[in-house]
Amino acid sequence: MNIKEIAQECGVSTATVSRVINNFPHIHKKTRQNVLAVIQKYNYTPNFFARNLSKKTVETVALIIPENFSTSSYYFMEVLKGISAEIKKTDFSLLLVSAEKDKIPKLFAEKKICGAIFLAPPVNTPVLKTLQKNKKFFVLINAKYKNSPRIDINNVQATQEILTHLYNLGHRKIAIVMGVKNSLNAIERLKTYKKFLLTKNLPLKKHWILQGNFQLETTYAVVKKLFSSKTETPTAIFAENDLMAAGVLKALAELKIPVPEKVSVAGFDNINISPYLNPPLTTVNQPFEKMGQMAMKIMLSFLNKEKLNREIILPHQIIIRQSTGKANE
Amino acid sequence: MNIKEIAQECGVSTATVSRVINNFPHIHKKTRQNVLAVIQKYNYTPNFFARNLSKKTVETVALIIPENFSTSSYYFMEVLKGISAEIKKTDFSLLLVSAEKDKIPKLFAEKKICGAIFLAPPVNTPVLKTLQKNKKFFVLINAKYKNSPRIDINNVQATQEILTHLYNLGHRKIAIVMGVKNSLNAIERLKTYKKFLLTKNLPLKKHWILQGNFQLETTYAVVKKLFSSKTETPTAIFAENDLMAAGVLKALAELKIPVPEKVSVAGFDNINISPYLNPPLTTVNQPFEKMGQMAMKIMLSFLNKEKLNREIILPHQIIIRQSTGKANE
DNA sequence: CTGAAAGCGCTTACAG
DNA sequence: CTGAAAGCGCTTACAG
Repeated sequence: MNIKEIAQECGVSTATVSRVINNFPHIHKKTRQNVLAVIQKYNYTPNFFARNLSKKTVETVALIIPENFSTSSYYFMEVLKGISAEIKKTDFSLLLVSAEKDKIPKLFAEKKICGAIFLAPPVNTPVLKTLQKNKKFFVLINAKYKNSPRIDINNVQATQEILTHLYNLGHRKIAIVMGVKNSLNAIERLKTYKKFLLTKNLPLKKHWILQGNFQLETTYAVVKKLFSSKTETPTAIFAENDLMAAGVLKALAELKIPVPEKVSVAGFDNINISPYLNPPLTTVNQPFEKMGQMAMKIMLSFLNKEKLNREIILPHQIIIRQSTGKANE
Repeated sequence: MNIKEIAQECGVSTATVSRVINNFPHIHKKTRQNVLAVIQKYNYTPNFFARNLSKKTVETVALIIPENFSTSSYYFMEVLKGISAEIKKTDFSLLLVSAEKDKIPKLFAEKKICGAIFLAPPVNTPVLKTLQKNKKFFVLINAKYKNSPRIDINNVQATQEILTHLYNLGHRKIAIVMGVKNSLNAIERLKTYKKFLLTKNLPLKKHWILQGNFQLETTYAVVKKLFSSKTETPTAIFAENDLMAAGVLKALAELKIPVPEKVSVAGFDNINISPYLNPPLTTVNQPFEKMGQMAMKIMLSFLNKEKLNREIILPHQIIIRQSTGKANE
């Protein structure tokens, strides 16, 4: 069924059918009702491609996920939930795209998408530069690129707060487990850690900066190695995300090092399993769902040519559970 | 830039440009090179809508996720990883759609998608019937609908095996934690559980069938209630997924009931955190990534009009860790 | 309030 | 090997 056949059946022109479909005013009530009835009868839906070709408007947004996105799935799911909730209210579609060389500019060039939401893209991704040059619209989550629209939390402040929590418990020997090196989050948190130790006049030891890649398994191995070695061990460990903190807990449990009696552990993200780890994890809550929602909102308001806030910083919360306690040294 | 302008610049017709783009044979080498060069020069990409309108072919597949998909995120992520890996090799796009009334038939009618992959749809979803009636193509993951193509594991056998594992350890009082009621997985696992108890002549108690909804939090509450009550308690608990098993472990830990000394706990799925729970979880491994991959493969082979296996049952593995042990009663 | 017709940017059967 | 032209199914400026 196409518009021509519908028009024929109704005894009107295709123009009229089109106008009914697109809710134009000034259509005779009878005509409208008649057309609507026939559309209903044949369960007709306008062809998406024909429509877009003549309208020259696209209503598809791409969600760009890092090439290797298995690391923190809860994070992704919650962001997606927020985006979906928002997109559901509209006629827009969501295209899921894994970040690959040149793919995104191509999607824009083909007119397949009208905007892109980047989920924590690595720093210095060349694609952002290309898009900005071509005046394509994108929103960043947990990232920053010049003055492009972005949704984030105050990463630096959150890191300071969780470190201060450890410090106030008496910890002076604090280690950190890093995420992947090209992640803005990882970089900022490490930087803040170094600055914090400096300010508080605490020892900054190279072997207390552990490389965990945001992964549970990697972290587990690295922590086990540290505590099995002859080097001095920290009394507190700050992991840059909860998944890694779970790896830390696992390693310490196997080494029979009690948490928090001997070593305190703190994470970042507050993912679904964090309250159920043993012991429950002290961490920083990020409003992931809200972040996805706001990203989509910004996207829509831009596409509707409304004014928009270029930068939205959402509130975080320090969640204190049982994995952190008084320092005993 | 459109095809007309490219043609002009090359001094050929649009037909020739189109043929070059679509890799037709029998084009003069010089012509082809020239056209390619101009395309390159202007970074031209054919308009997606115009192309599809005239070709009448769509290369977009929808991944349909249950309305509330926050329950088992690792599962979703891995499936998605498999699908992405496969789709990456092609020119297809992936549209992410949350299952809502009538939305999917509409996408087909609009010609927006040419196929759909359903991720664990609830049993008796009316949409499958509609699609089949309209001869639309879909693949099911972890579900079953008449003789539609599906990817799954042998759910019944896997459940039997994990229960047998508990039985062989001496457990005679086995409880189960159920997932959401309209999930095929949940239903099959419960059925198998009941049958197993019957066969082995074990007590089937109503209050040992716990409703957990595939969620950690719900399960935690339900288990805590059971073990705080005066009723007889089981020596083993089989949770229908790992997330719920984590909830069981959490509840038991708080009640100071040692696992596996007093109560053994087994799960299902083998998600990323399972080896890191306390104690590490005995469970059934599902090859999620492979399932996504196979689903996409079936989809592509169908769209290429190749023959295909209607049903692919992938192997599972029983993973024995420290959360299960000899029964002491 | 409605219609005839041009146009969106491609592809492809037909003709040469 | 290549071109002129019809056609895909819509929308919309123009005219009435």
